Amino acid sequence: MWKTCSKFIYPSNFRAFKLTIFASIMSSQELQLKVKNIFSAYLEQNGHRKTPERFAILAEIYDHQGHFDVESLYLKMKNHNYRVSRATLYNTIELLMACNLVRKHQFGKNQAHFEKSHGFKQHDHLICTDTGEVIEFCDPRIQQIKATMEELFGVQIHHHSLYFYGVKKNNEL
Amino acid sequence: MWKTCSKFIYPSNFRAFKLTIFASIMSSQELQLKVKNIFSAYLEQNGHRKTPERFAILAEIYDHQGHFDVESLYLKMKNHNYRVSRATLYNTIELLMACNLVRKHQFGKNQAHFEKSHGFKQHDHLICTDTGEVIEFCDPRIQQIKATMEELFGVQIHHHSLYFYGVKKNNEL
DNA sequence: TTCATTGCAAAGCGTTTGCAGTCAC
DNA sequence: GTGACTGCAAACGCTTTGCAATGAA
Repeated sequence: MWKTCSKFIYPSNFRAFKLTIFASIMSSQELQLKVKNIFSAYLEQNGHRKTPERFAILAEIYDHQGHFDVESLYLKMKNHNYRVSRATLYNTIELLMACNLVRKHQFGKNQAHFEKSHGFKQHDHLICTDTGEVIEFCDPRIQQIKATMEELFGVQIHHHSLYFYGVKKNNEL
Repeated sequence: MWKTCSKFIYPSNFRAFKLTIFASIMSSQELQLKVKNIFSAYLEQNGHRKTPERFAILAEIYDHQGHFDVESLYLKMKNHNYRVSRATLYNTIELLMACNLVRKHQFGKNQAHFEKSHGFKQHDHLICTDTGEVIEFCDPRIQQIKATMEELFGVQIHHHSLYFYGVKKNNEL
């Protein structure tokens, strides 16, 4: 289910730990089917209609790699000869966020970015401010910080977002 | 210089550490003078003019507690009988961000939020999604994650943003 | 004097809304 | 058949831009 790329890290000020970068290795077809069923069940349970537009948008999103914004999704569907209005895109993305199939990001701009989120572990982002390149990573220590905050402030944290912004030092990246 | 509120934390899965929440105890007057000098030097070094509007905006921002958006700053200045245009506010905030006197946030909405950042340690945010309440905290472990990312990907990280979104469990908050 | 900066209003742009027509149920 | 959903276009709200007037250097 997961392709992992792991590396033992020995920071000077912290005990060694394994950093793992995750990627899904479910087949695209498997994933498409799975999320379709999840969405279908969600719509049913919440009394929403199962329109062809909604499933077409879901399929298009899960066909896409990486982040996207509404405009590019709109154009992509248009190019694939599937006509949907922007209004329906926003509406459907809203539903997809409600059932955790899509996640929203605001990378400091006014345009929202989205990414598919099922079958992909919660991860965070390192953004290169020179090139706009985005690296995804998953550091287990963030869960520890989260646990501490929950204990300390008596809250239940349902999600988080962590972004690092930086520049490449050489051409190592 | 710093008022700190510290607490030893013993999470089950992590060695004990001290969590500290910081607050500045510089007098408002001291701080106003200090940031004015910083801004003044920045403008001079970069060939920008020292207009009264720019200093009035800086003063207004540093007079304000917590986060603000452009519209509320505009209204606040209007109420204080200082006329500035929104265009000048945006322009000046841009300059203030360039010299690290103001920091920008996007709390998942399309409206940018800002906060003064000099004299205040880098901190992160816990946002209550019920009430919109914002708690600031400073967990040292985030610096360790940052250091790891820098090592691992050969980048120099100049800033980060971390938000936790959650709900209160009781009325403990 | 000169040209960066300002205020104002218009334009831009992503997103939301209103509404008549459509189609899932 | 009914009303939730869709497409379209207009409205919205935050931000940026164009431009004539202003004033810092």
